[in-house]
This record gives sequence, C-alpha cells and structure tokens, in this order.
Amino acid sequence: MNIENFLGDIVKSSVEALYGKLEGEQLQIQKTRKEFEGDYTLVVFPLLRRSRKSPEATATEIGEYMVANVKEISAYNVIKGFLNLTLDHSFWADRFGEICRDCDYGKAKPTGRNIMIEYSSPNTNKPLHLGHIRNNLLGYSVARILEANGNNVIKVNLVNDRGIHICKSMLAWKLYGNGETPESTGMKGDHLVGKYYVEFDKHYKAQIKELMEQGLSEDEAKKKAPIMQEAQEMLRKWEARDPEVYNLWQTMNGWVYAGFDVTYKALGVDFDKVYYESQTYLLGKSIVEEGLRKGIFFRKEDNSVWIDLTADGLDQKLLLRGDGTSVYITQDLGTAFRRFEDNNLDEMIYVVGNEQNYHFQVLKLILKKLGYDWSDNIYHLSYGMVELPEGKMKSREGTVVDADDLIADMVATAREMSAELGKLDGCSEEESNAISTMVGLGALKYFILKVDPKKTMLFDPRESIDFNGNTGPFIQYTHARICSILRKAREAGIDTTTPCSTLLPIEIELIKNLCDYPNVVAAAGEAFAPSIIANYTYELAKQFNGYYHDYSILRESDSAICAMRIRLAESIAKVIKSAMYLLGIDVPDRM
RNA sequence: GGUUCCGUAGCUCAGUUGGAUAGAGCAACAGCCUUCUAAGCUGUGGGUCGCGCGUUCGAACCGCGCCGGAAUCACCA
Repeated sequence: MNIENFLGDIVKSSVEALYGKLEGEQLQIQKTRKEFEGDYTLVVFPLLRRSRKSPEATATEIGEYMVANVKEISAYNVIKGFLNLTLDHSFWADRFGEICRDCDYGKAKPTGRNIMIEYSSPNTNKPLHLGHIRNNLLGYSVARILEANGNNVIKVNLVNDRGIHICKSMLAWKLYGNGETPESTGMKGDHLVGKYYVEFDKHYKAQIKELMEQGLSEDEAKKKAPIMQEAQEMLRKWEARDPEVYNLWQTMNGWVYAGFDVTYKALGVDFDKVYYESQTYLLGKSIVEEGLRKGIFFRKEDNSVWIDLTADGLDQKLLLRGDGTSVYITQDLGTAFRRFEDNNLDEMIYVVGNEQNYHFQVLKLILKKLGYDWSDNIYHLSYGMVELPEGKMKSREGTVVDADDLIADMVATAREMSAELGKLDGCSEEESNAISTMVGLGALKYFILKVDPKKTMLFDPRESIDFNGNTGPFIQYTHARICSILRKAREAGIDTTTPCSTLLPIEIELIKNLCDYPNVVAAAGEAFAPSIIANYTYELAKQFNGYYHDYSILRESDSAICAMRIRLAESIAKVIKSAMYLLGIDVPDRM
C-alpha cells in the first residue's frame, strides 16, 4: 500500500466534504518533522481561499472532521498553518505486517521497458584508476536500481582497444621490453602495458627536449619526434592489418583484458555485453550520408563533413575527415542508432565523466536534428572528477590512485581494524578474508556512492575512508548485529509470531522509514542517483542502533512485544540488505 | 568569450516536488562496556546556506544579475 496515495485520498475527500470539489489545487502532505507530534502534515495555506478562514481555523476544522470521520486518523494538532495528523496504531501495525510478508520488498512491478547502460569504457593502454572506480560503481549500482524499478537492463562496456595510445604502449614494449610478459614478470597484464605507456612518454619527452635544443619549436618537436612518428606508422599498419602489428596488438590487449577482469571481479561489477571499438569504429558513415542528403550537414572544400550548431549556442563540429575516416562522434552516432534498433531500447544511459558533457550535448542535438525522436531517451549520466588533496589526478605526473592498489589497501586496512577490535577472533582464515574483503570494499563503495554523482568529490587516501559514522562498515555492522539478535532469538526458541498492536513512538518512526523504502528506490531510479539509497540506508541503520540501545529486544517480559521487536529487527535487516544490494555492497551476517 | 556544472558548520557530505527552529559524520569537549556486537550510544559547542534583487503567505531550493571554482569548446578518444 502506498501511504502517500492513501493519505492523499482520505485528506482530499475530507477537504472536499468541507469545502466542495477541488479543482487543480494541490494538497501538500509531508511527513511531520520530528520535533512536532503527529505522523503526517497537511499544509493548509493553499486551501485558505477555499475556507475563507485563518490558517489555524482552517486546520482545526479539517482536523476535527478527520478525527470524527476517518477511522485511521486518531488525533490531530495545529501549529500555525500546519495540520499534524496522527495515524492509528493499528494502521502502522497493518503496514508493518505487509512489509514482513513481502519477500521482494522495495521491488517494483515489471515495466517492460528496455534500458541499456554503458559504463566503464576503459582504454587498453593503462590500468584502471580511482576515476574508473567511480564510473564502474555508479554504472553497476544504477543498473541494479533500474532493475529493482522493474526495467529490463542491459549492462554494456565499450572497450577502447584501438588508436594511437595503444600503439604507444606497443611500440615502447617492442623497443625496450626485452620480451617481457605478465608470466615472466609476474605483473598484472594491464599494469605491464601501462608501464610501457609511461616508458613511451619518458622517451618521447626526452626526444622533444633534444629537438628543441636543436632549435625547433615545441609544436614542431612534438610532431617530429622519431618515436611519435613511429607510433603513427604503427597505427597505419594496424589499420592495414599488418600481421606483425596486429598480432602484437592482440597479444597485448589480451594481457590487459586478463588484468581488467581481475579488477572488475574485485569490484564486483560485470557486463551483459562487451563492445570493442575496433569493431565499431567504422559505424556512423551512413548517418553522415543521410545528414548530407537531408541538408543538415555540409561538406567543405577539403571534402570533410561538418554540422553547424552555432545557432544553438555551440559551434561547428567535424563529422567526417577529409580522407573519409570517421571521428569519435561519428562512431557514437552509429552505435547509438544500432543499439536502439537492435535492442528495441526505450532508454540509453551513458555513464561518462563530466569532461564529456559537451560531446553528449552535441550527440543528442545531432540525432534530434536528424529527426530521431529517441534522442530524447539518451541520458548522459555525468559524474564529477575525483580529486586528491594535492589537486587533480594526473597520470603523466604519477599522481593517480591505482584501482588495484586502492582495493588491496582497503581490504588490508579492514583486516587490521577488524583484528584490532577482536572481530576476527575465532574465525577461520577463510572467514577472516571474506569479512575483510566485504568491509574494505564496503567502505570504498559506500564512500564513493554516497556522494551525488554530478559533484566533484575529494578523496583523501590517508583519512577520507573511515569505518565509523556515515560509512559502509557502519551499515554492515548494524546488519551483522541484527543477524546476531535473530540467531539468539532462534536459539532461545522465542515465538516470533505472537501478534502485537502496541507500538512505541520510536517503533512507529522505524516502520515509517521502512514504508519509505519503495519510494526511495523509485526516486533513486528516476535521478540515477545511488546516493539517495546510501543516505537513506544510513539513516535507517543509525535509527535502529539508537533503538536497539534503548530498548531490550530479547529480554522483554511481554512475549508479544518481544516477538514484535524481533520481527521489526528482521524487517530492518531485510531492507538494509536489499538497499546494500542495490549499491553492489555485500553485507555480512557477522563481523 | 560560448556551453555545462558546482558553491550549505573548521573538514567531508545530506537536505525528496518551495514549508515549521537548516541536518549527519569527522575533528574538539563531557559521559556510557558484570546485561542481546563499544565499527556503538547519549550530551555540548560550532551556520550571513557565496553575494544582491525579484516571485510568494513562505526560498538553501524557483527567476534574473554579480562573485568565486571546475570541465569543455581538437581532422584525440
């Protein structure tokens, strides 16, 4: 049962009984703030022109009527223009019963909508870093949230496996690699390839410096550096399918994929389909022709194709080079078209950093101008950069936080903390590992997901990630604690089925929060914001901890109340587990 | 300069469609483990919601204008 709708209905019929049929007036009903008495509040200001009375008199009149005529309303009070309504205990007991019985609580009915979400999209020339972690966690979590909202979700990854940057790594490996392999060095494949990307840059910079000392300008030096020219030659060979280059490319990409798989697995993310740019980079040319035919695009003297978006406050954008080869946006036009056609998509979400806001603005606009009305169903889930205390992460300056290192650090710290607190006493090595991994990753994931995606966030490796307060481990801890209570109740053989209709105010608060969960899931789905789920779950866990501390759950002498409290704890654990699932965070039964 | 986004406590962040006295955590201080997990609980201090004007019964939220910061505006991807 949807409480907001129910309240809307009963308030509406009461108001209409008093003042006649409402036309277009919105009834504003919200949860009553903690410091006032009541469950829900009607804001009566908008109704004053109907009642032609003061706010207080209007609120009192409606309150009187509702207590007299609506059986669920047990009391009311009026403060200024706010009518606070109190719902009957049996009403909350009924809602609570519904939650207890519903195994899939929070999940919406199927919508039949097909939604594709693209995330991760790594380059194959270097390992994943902290920025990718934010991307992966957001994408994976949003996919789960959309699923819980009843949609068919297709998770895809578009791997950027071709281009000059890969050639740089390949060339440096060929020149300076001495035949190193992941096997021979024991290095993770993506790290090995990344090492040679850095190596390339080192030699490239040295060559630029040398050429500049010979009197060349910086721009000239950058173009003429032999190693860069060689890399470009390699790219040409790759496009011509030169066997030697192509083989090396396949080998080194293979190393990288093996490395990425390890990282993805550690992060707990996965994909339904992986696209490779080497297979899609030629798409989009037919769209360019279509645009030319329709007169939306134009050709310049050098044969390149452009679109003029100056009327829309943007600028001219290249769509096809003079030599007929495509650029990034050409491919994206082609893949978008194909994805909508092939999968009967209702929506396409791209999880891509905010540095590409302009690109997606252009992409949508072009598709719109071509007359594809599904362009409105493309959504760029733009997220902010992750910054370090010293400023931005720069891969060239080595101020990056490597994803694998970070994950390992988090798990190691979690293990230390757990051991220090004695949480691992009596655990097998296997259990210790499982708990440390859950807690370490829970801390990392929660830390990143609790922040609104579009905001730039700060990551301080030394102190940012904590295990106390508003953190993943706190929520995991609360869940583990509840599980412990339930185990003890089972051992004690407490009958948890005894009905109980008396509820403390704090218990009603907890039930109210539980009732909110489906709305929270829906809101998170609408805004593509896991942060909504994260902050809700923290509030719930925090509230339970306070309750748990103040009231004995197992030792209550009244067995009906004891049973009710155990059921309440059970429902909270159920919602916490379900919410954490939507964030991709595992919850332990003990820790 | 154009476009997009951000600005809330010392720090990191919440704040649902405009509502009542703006909330957490961290840090600081004071308490609480013979009773179900102290990764916890309770309390204290800490605010010109960047600034100004407007809309209205009412603005952190909506509109306009400033100030400050970020990203982007490649025949890179």
